[in-house]
Amino acid sequence: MRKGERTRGKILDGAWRLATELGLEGLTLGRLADELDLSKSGLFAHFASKENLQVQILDRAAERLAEIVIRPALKVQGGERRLRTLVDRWLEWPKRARQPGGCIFVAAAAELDDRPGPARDRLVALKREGRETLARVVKRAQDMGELRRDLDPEQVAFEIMGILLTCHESTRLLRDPHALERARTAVDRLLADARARS
Amino acid sequence: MRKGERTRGKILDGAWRLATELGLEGLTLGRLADELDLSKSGLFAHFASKENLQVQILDRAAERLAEIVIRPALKVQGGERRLRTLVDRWLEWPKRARQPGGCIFVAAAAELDDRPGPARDRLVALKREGRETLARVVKRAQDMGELRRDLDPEQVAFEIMGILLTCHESTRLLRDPHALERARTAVDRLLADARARS
DNA sequence: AAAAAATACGACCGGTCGTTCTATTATCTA
DNA sequence: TAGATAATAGAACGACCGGTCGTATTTTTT
Repeated sequence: MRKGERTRGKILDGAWRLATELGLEGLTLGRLADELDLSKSGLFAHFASKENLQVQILDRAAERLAEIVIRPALKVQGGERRLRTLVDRWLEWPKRARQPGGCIFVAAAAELDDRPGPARDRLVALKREGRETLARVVKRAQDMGELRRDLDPEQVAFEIMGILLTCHESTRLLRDPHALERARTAVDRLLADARARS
Repeated sequence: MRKGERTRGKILDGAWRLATELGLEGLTLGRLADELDLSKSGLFAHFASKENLQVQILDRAAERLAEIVIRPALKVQGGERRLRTLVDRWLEWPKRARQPGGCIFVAAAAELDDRPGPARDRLVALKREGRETLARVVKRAQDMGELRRDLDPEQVAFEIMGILLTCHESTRLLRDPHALERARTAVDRLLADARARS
């Protein structure tokens, strides 16, 4: 009862880390068990199936994203400042959450976009949530009169996601050391354009 | 000699298509052989290793991208018009090239960013090429006086890649029917901002 | 038409995959 | 502390993995 919860947590953390490197599908139970000094069957007993493990990994990562990125940003007062904080933290989140293989949601998106199933469904739901959060923060800045009223918040969220994605690819695949800088420049430009002329 | 080349081409086409759905790693020789009505060993004989097959798939896809996206755009006169054509074609390229699982370069980027090897190296080279092409077309529009001189072409290329990526994710994962529209809006805004004030 | 070369096949290798079952050990509760 | 329960290990499963090899068949060249 108690011990089980603890090891289950450790398994999820290890699985999450490994899944950022190998993907949700590339992650294998044997390898994970080795890495955690557990038997494959002992590990497996905590999850009904590998598919279920994948879903739980996504949930665990989403919880951490909320802790590290979303909630701290939502504490910031001010419309544009809150948005900036949100995006900044989101840009840094692969590092802050110590995901050695980069953001798991990026990896999972490419992996699952053609594989129907519970894992894909959960990922889609989480991604939608993320975009809605972004859009809501944009809308709030609008309502506070800091951003132009004629903007479509969802369009802005769409474009911000683009910056996050290209930054991730530049960092992880191209190993571009200036990716974060470029991303911030892009955000600057986007916000400058979105700012209400006073 | 002659026949070998033909079947090798058919294998690559099938492998490319399948790899867009399953990933370069998820693609298996057995499944591919079944799909092509070939024996696994007969298929394998055309490639020294699976790794080599992956590299050749990437090359084949890059050739098609050049055919379908790059070269037609480079025929267009005018600075901004050429850039627009390039981006428009790039946005549509997963469909035009009949990649049932979406752009293979997007899938491969997430899959290979943590797997050193020849496939990763080739992918990085091709991605760099793509960005350079984008940047070059931007620079040309600058030199023609159509876009602002103080723009960094590589920064613009970085941001355009972001639009391509978020569009891809919106289409393939979120099944958003308005993704292409949103992407075009984003490009509009980016170009409006980049245009030289006359 | 015969010889040479290229191509494809089928059987098989050692390994690993996710999963199941049973047995044993550790933990928690009364 | 005894008994119930939860947690883990170990062995085994059928399926499939990438890859090898010898052989049969087809294609090309002579």
